[in-house]
Amino acid sequence: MPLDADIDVARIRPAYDQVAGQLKLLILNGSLAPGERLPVESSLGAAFGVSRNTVREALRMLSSAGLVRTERGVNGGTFVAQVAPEDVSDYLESRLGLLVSSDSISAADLAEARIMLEVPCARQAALRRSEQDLADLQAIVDAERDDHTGWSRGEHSHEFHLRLLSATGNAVMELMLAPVLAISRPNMLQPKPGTWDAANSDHARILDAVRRGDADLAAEVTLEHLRRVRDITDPAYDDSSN
Amino acid sequence: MPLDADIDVARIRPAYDQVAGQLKLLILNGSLAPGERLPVESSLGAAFGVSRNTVREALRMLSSAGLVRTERGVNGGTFVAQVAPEDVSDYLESRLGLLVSSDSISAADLAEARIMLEVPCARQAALRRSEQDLADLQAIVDAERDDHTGWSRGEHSHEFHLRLLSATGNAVMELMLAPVLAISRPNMLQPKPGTWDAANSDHARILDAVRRGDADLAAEVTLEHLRRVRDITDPAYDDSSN
DNA sequence: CGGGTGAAAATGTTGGACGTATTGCGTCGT
DNA sequence: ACGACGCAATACGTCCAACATTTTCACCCG
Repeated sequence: MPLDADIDVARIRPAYDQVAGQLKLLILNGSLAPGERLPVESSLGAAFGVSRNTVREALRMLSSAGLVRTERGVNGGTFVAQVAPEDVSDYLESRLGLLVSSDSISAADLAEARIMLEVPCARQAALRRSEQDLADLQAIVDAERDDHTGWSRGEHSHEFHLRLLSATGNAVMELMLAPVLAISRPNMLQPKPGTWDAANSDHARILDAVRRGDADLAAEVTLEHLRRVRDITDPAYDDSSN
Repeated sequence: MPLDADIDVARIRPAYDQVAGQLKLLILNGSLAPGERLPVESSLGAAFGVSRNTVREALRMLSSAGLVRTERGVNGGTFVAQVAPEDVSDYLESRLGLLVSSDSISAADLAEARIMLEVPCARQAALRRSEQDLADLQAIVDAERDDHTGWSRGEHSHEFHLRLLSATGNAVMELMLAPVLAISRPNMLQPKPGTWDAANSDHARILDAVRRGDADLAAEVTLEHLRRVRDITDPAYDDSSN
């Protein structure tokens, strides 16, 4: 038999894996709407031509992936899960943290990604911010300026960036950038004196640009600010491109 | 019995869930090192006092979470796996898909996020691409140009954007943009004639800018391309800011 | 009319049996 | 001695059939 190594036959997949894959497609495809109830396990088994046990193993995979949720009792069953964006954000934060701490992802990549994500967000925020956004941001900047305890200044800064992000008005960007911000936060705990004042001044300049709706200026000032933050938290960084 | 509603007794959890939870703790705890082999399913069942089927359902959950990997045959078994960024990406893709199909996230937000993510990536790719990146991208563009079957042209396009993303050299951006690209893909299945040729021409222009290391041009051309794509897949969009 | 009660429907769990992939060793032939 | 073939051992993969548990709802009775 000439089955050489260079022809790649599809590796055989266990039935439970294939069942899980097909169900996943149906769910992501929209054929099964969120909240909808799947057929009972026996019917699924009959439909796929496998046993109920195999179906259950597949359902466990989907349930672990958060795609379905099962309930017992009459009127119970397996339902397509309804997910909230916050859940995804929480998951992203914990997993990103793990990947960074295990060096699967470098801190430099994370810092760079923050810049690549947040600068376009600032640009967008300048175009789309509401009056409420402006008021909230101003309140945060003021509180940050007047707070000299030092304890919560990092909190204020984090809040400012989060609020700026939310002013972007894009749920996907919020979902992705929020975890990055959360992870980047603990890196700047013991800064040099004056660091927080400089940051507060930057925040005020960003807010000013956003208030005036000047997208280019907002992006530019944010970029400056983030570079400064990066140089403080990770001084070894030396990429002239950002 | 005074069991009021405000005391929250731990909701009973299925055995498979508890088994999965305990094994997960052992793994994250480090008690089970990556690569280490778990006891055989029968032994696990005996240890936890459950049947082998229940153990298997628990293992499917862990396997779906990317914590373990199973192999068949003698010297097979279940082994502790190492967490890979791809797992997080897969998870993100499925969750994002759900959020979009359940209208928790609008398609417009997704399309906009794609632009906000991919344009900075193109800029970065122009600065950091390797010769290998250029060769691979060129190969994809050529294959796309010469392929008139129509069937796989969407695949080529998807591949181009993925490869451009990987040329960015930032693991975090790859992690986040890849799912967005995957979800955006099936939206353009029945395009007007000439659409693919135009896309191919755009790809060639992007590659050219990246090859010359012109970050601004790469960003600009990519932005044009993505706007065009968005207008095709979602013509109702009317935001002049992007 | 209200409340207890049991049937019904679904998942949860068990035990055992057999299928299948993979490895490794032993035997046989050269 | 050495290699090829094949069989045995092992662990996962799959199926089946039955029973347990949880939850809801309709029915019956006071």
